[in-house]
Amino acid sequence: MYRLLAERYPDAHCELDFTNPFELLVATVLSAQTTDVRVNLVTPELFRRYPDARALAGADRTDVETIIASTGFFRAKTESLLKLGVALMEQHDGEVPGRMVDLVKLPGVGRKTANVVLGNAFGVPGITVDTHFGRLARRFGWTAEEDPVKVEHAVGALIPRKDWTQLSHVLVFHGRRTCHAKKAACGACPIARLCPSYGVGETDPDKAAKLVRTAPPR
DNA sequence: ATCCCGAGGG
DNA sequence: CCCTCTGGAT
Repeated sequence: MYRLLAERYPDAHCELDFTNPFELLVATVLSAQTTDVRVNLVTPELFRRYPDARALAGADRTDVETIIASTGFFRAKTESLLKLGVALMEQHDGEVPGRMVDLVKLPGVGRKTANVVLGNAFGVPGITVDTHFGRLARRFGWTAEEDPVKVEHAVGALIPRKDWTQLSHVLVFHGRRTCHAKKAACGACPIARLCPSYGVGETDPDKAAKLVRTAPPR
């Protein structure tokens, strides 16, 4: 299944173009519930003013809010970023840690954000159940929303470890271009013939989950 | 109207 | 499990 998806979206990649762990981490925190295009619009100014954890820890709240306003959730994100700067200084001497256990302890950083940083800044293969992944899982009758980590591991076992980071990008592209939240473009879907939801004619993942009872992947 | 590569809190 | 936080594109 992964091969079919990967062939369909050969240009899948991380659209947050940062190799610097600090910048990638901050940009990823900002990317929640927005498009990466919008994040890329505010990051130049943000990093000019706050190039590292130390600067971010001492940042002016209102300035940060103004800069990132267009990415949405700006108060919550600003709060996270200021705390993030402080936590990085206190816990890691201003450096971004390269391990999941450390990353998820940081304020505003969950498994999703941590995996983006691990995969694209540290070269550590990561696989995470994000909204696209969860949606895809529901279409197959899997229980992503009940136990995301279990599904994460189960699907991870199907994919060569070296491809995990790329897999997450492929899934995002698939979700954005084809497997939409409410009405999926099943006619253009490369894995439609494998999808139980397509079989029962349901393009809404939540309705599909009720109609479809498939064993989780192993 | 609906959605966006989410996280924290109740 | 639920809710909230937010703006912009389609």
